[in-house]
Amino acid sequence: MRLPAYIKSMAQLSAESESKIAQAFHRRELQKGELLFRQGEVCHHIFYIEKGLARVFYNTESGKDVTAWFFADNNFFTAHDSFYQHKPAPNNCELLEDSDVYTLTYSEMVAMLNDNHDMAKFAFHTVYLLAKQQAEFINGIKFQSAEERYNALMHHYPNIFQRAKLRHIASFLGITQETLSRIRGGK
Amino acid sequence: MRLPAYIKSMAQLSAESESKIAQAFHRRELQKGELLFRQGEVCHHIFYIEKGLARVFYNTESGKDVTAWFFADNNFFTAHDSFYQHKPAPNNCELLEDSDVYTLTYSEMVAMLNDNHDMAKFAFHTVYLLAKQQAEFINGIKFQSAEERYNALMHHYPNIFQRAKLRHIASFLGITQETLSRIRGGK
DNA sequence: ATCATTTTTTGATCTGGATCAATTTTTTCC
DNA sequence: GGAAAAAATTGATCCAGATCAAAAAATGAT
Repeated sequence: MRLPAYIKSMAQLSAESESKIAQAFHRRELQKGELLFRQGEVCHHIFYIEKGLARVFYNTESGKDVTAWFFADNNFFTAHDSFYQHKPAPNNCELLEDSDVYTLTYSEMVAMLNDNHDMAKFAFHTVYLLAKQQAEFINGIKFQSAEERYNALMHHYPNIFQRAKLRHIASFLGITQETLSRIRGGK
Repeated sequence: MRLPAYIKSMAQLSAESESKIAQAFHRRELQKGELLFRQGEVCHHIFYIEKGLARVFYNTESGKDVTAWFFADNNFFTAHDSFYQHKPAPNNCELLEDSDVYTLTYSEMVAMLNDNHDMAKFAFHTVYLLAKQQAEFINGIKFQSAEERYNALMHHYPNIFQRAKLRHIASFLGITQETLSRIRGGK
């Protein structure tokens, strides 16, 4: 696997560390519908999705399926708290497309963390990027109307409707699918 | 300064790194009302608030003051994207109480990052904890009623009303102060 | 192609919480 | 301790968006 350019430049990894990290990951070609981790089970891998789309979601008490987050091409992700603390994951993660995914287990990661300073930087940047995106989302969701949320999503992810179901997108935005359908159709 | 126990155990720092990091921070006793960073300006410090309370907030186009986050005793925080990327911060941060704060500049941090593997682990854990809390918040806010959000906040931060203004708490929850007042008073 | 299932759209109704406005309570500070 | 300012409460109205229901469109399987 090749590390994406954005991680290389942000984490400022040495060429050696870069190839060490890149080679540690295991490539898998996975089918649409497969689950990468499950609510209630410990997630043992960190994932890099080279091409494809994953959806993190949970079920509320009332049985509603809510999308917590999408991860598309060239992103690192995991159920962070589960992965690093060996606790049950609060969410499921399913693939919405056939995807090229690379995985690294926790024990492989720890081994590298301990012998390689750059690996810690790499780990830092994977969570850092997530924290940043989440902060933007939180700033965006409060007091914004359904239409404003829709516009914001279309702005920085214009082709999401070609890749995910309307209902998945609606619950990601925290609105009902009927409302999203009406907004998209221009009322 | 003493590093809090939770960071020591999570990041598994050596005793030497621990004291190096702890000693790099500069203690300041700051007054209620002081701004730690400002919207539009680069934030040059990472902060550890030992005792006290800070509020991160922004102003919407319509002039509304919205609380993005609170940081209380024994927490590390900064405007991450601004601090690490030298970009203007999207938010302000003010102290809501007289506080004991420790600061470290970016250049001090980078110097340590480069010569100390453990410092990278430390940086990792500061963002990791934030990402985790943000993820919980995001899972919590979608489709939850004003009252459910209030109950969740009271559950894991029962004394917040003794320390922050009602309107700050309301905008943090994404509801108006009138609604929060009515909920608190039991309708 | 055709039928069945899934997904999306459209319609009608209802409600939680926003908004606007005016008191009341609490805090601040000469 | 009393006036002024700030914060919180209470009341009345209104609307964005939820909910319930059903039709239409898209997707998939045989």
